[in-house]
Amino acid sequence: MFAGCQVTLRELRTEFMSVRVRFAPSPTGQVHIGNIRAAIFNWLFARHEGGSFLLRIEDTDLERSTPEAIATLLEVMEWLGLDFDEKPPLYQTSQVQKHLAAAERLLAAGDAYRDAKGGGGEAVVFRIPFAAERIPGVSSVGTVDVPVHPEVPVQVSGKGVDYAGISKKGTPAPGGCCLAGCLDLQVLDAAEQVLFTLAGKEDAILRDGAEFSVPGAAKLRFTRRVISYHDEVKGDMSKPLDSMRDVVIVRSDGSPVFHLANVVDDITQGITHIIRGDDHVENTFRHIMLFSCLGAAVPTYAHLPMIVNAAGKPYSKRDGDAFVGDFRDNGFVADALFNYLSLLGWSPGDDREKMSRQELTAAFSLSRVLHASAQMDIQKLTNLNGQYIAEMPADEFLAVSREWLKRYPWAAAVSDSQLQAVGALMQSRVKRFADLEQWSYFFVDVPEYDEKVCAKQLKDPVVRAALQAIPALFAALPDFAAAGIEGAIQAACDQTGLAHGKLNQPLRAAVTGSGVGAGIYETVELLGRERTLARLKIALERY
RNA sequence: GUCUCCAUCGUCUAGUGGCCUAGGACACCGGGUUUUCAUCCCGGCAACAGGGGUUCGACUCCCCUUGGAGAUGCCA
Repeated sequence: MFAGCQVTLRELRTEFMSVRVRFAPSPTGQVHIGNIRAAIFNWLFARHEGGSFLLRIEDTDLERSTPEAIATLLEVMEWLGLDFDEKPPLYQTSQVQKHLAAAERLLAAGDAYRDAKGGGGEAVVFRIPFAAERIPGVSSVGTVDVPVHPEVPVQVSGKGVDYAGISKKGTPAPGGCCLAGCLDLQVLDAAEQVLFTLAGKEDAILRDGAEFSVPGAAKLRFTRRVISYHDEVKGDMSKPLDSMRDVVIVRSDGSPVFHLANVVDDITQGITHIIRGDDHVENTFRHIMLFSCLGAAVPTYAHLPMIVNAAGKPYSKRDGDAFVGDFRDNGFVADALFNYLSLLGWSPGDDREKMSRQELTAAFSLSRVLHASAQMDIQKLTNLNGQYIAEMPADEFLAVSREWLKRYPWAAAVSDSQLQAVGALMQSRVKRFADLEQWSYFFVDVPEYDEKVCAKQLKDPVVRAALQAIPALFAALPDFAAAGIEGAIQAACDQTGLAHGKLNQPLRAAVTGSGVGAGIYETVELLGRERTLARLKIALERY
């Protein structure tokens, strides 16, 4: 009677359990653009689903995980508006006992073993389960033959099967897999004679540590099993077990390895969806097994494509300009960066690009995330940033500007009214707040003169004559306002036979030192009569 | 080497077999508005990596090639 009512575990989960996602950075002092994009997608997904966005600080690298580094991380997240639920965040170092207990449990269940292969003491190694069928997603796909190089003996032990494959040149190429990868292994020679059969020897190998060395083999024959899962962005993914090896989960110094810590913490935090970078896809197969062996439900995975630099390579720690803090320090607006980053590897499906957080949240879906890596385009970001700045209410723009100007000594004494006047003239011209550096000519006594611009604009003798006429004309102005200033400048042109407007750029060069800026009449008004005349004098002497 | 992915203008992307003469955005190049610059408006340049299939029909599906990335750690 319930036919047609079947639901998968995943559907059940999305149906009845609220979504819980996490951002799990290791605090290294600087937050990488690729990392924060992962955080943004997690945040967007959680907010879209009405679920929880958790923060876990993977601070197990004691050398790099300083309090300052953690503070930087928190600060950057706050700046971008990535508010997380369930404070305080989970610090991974506080979970070590839990990680170790999990390793003990795996050991007790026979899903892990100790191995002294490296230096020091014994490490704990997770064994890809022999009875892999108990892991969701594992299936057999048929018998395969793997050629091996006859000069190198095939080694079979509890740690797996080691053999040499055959390279294109015919030389031995190192190969090997976990024991579970080739459950019913047979080792054959060139004449198809069976040299070794794994069946029946499992106990001896696993329990008693028996090891076998089979020389003269030509091929391995076994039933291939693959582990598959559905990735919310990449689709169906699978990997043969015989391409996997057992994985170290506790180092010989007793510290838990990433794979263990990560999975245990995800279980602890009740994570339902793991949304992370592409570079973790391979780990996923192993993590799924860990979840299962630890008796936990496997979460839903979604792997995001990477953000790459102009050379097409993933940003490395050396790409200094890819840190979130650097974007802030260059005058990018948090909302603009957030907006831009959300559009890297994702789009709403229509032509919208400038989107508010509400719009992004409403439109976000993992199924629209792209599969290919994306290259960051600073020019497009800058353009978007300019749009955000242009649309800022004037008082907000002034508040941010005021804050930004603190870094320039020449802006120390700027009054609110001055700032307001300059802001009104300049807001539409600002792409990044770093551009405010060019506002200095409004406030200093003598501007920095652009040699080329000034030399060019102040060369013509007629122009110079007209500029010489300006002081007297300005002096005659009853009030020093844009309209009157314009009239005076035109009068200077008339006196010297210059067409109206031809004096504007030379005057700009002389009083601002620059070739670009807001309207010159308004600029001169702002500068005031005295400063304008003083600069005019200096410029004419200098050029 | 092996494994896992990926591939549309320079860049970000739309495109789920006929709406594609492939759309939008940034950048770039023209033109207009403006006293310069910016804004704004109009226009232009520019892409389905290559080769095979499947199909009446392929950017879309399949295969191969090429190119790229990641993984293959007692890093995370």
